[in-house]
Amino acid sequence: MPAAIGPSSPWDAVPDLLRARGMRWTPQRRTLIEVLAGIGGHLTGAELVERCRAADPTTTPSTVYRTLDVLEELGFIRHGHGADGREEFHVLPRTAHGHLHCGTCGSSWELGASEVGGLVRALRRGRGFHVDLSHVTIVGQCESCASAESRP
Amino acid sequence: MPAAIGPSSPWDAVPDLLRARGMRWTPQRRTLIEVLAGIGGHLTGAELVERCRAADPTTTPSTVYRTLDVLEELGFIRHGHGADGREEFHVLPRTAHGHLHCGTCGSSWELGASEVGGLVRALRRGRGFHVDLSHVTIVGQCESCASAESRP
DNA sequence: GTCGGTATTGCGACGCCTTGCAACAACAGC
DNA sequence: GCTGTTGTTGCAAGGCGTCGCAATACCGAC
Ligand SMILES: [Mn+2]
Ligand SMILES: [Mn+2]
Ligand SMILES: [Zn+2]
Ligand SMILES: [Zn+2]
Repeated sequence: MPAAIGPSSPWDAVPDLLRARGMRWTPQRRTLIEVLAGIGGHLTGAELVERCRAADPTTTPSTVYRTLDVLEELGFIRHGHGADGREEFHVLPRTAHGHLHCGTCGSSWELGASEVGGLVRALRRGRGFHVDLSHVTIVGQCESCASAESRP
Repeated sequence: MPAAIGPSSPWDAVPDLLRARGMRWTPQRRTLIEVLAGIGGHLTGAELVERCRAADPTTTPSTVYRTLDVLEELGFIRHGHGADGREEFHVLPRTAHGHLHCGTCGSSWELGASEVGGLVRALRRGRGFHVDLSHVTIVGQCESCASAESRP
């Protein structure tokens, strides 16, 4: 009788992907991946460290950040920076996107390829520059903050 | 005989601008402004702290960063963030511009309003969002790094 | 010129992230 | 199963900023 097959997840491939590159599958990496698999969306590095520490109190920040680097190289996550420069990680992004961030109220929105496509193509054609869309964060003022300011 | 009139500089207005807002003109602010007046272009916060310390060894980082905030509110400088999230200051920008940064070789270029204008207008019309152009840093790969990678 | 209110400074502590290094432990090979 | 190689970890230290707080000093008023 064959073992039951659980629901498959993209994360299941990580151990073999690592070993195929001569890297190793360690308990610390397993902890981070379990954390990442249990959430979605955007988190800061500090939040990820915190969640790993909840799962395993012996977690060390440097190990988490180094593993995040590895997972980004493998394409499982991407990072950008908030308005203050802090790292924000996007887990398993369906499609590349940047971020729009209101410096006044702190809200943020995803910036689709359709909105930035013109700029991306212009930079590619005009300068040969390849934009890393997921690293793009546009900071400014959102509609409600701008109108609140002009009509005090 | 009237006193000789030296070459006038935009920085000359700072003391009175501060006092008009109920703020104060201090030796520490004078030091930073002399540093800023002596250079141009883009510098990181740490570089500015370093230059202030060279001019006055008693310089404290927190005071420099707080004064940079004040000068940015007055419009004398603007800041963005490098690929690693560190602050970069632009002194007396002639015209608002963003930055293009190659994550591979570290080079960077100015991004003119003409190149980003389409995106800025689209975000304004579509979302009511007001982009802070000088805070924009687009990271990616420059032409020479991209071709070096595709033709190894 | 002195005085007082209050903006500013310097300090210490903290938060986020990176790096060098010695000790450890995956895992390939036998 | 061992064993050796070498990728990883944990630690300590450092760099970049930020913040709260008590002491300082700017500057407007008299
Ligand atoms: Mn910023
Ligand atoms: Mn980055
Ligand atoms: Zn807002
Ligand atoms: Zn390059």
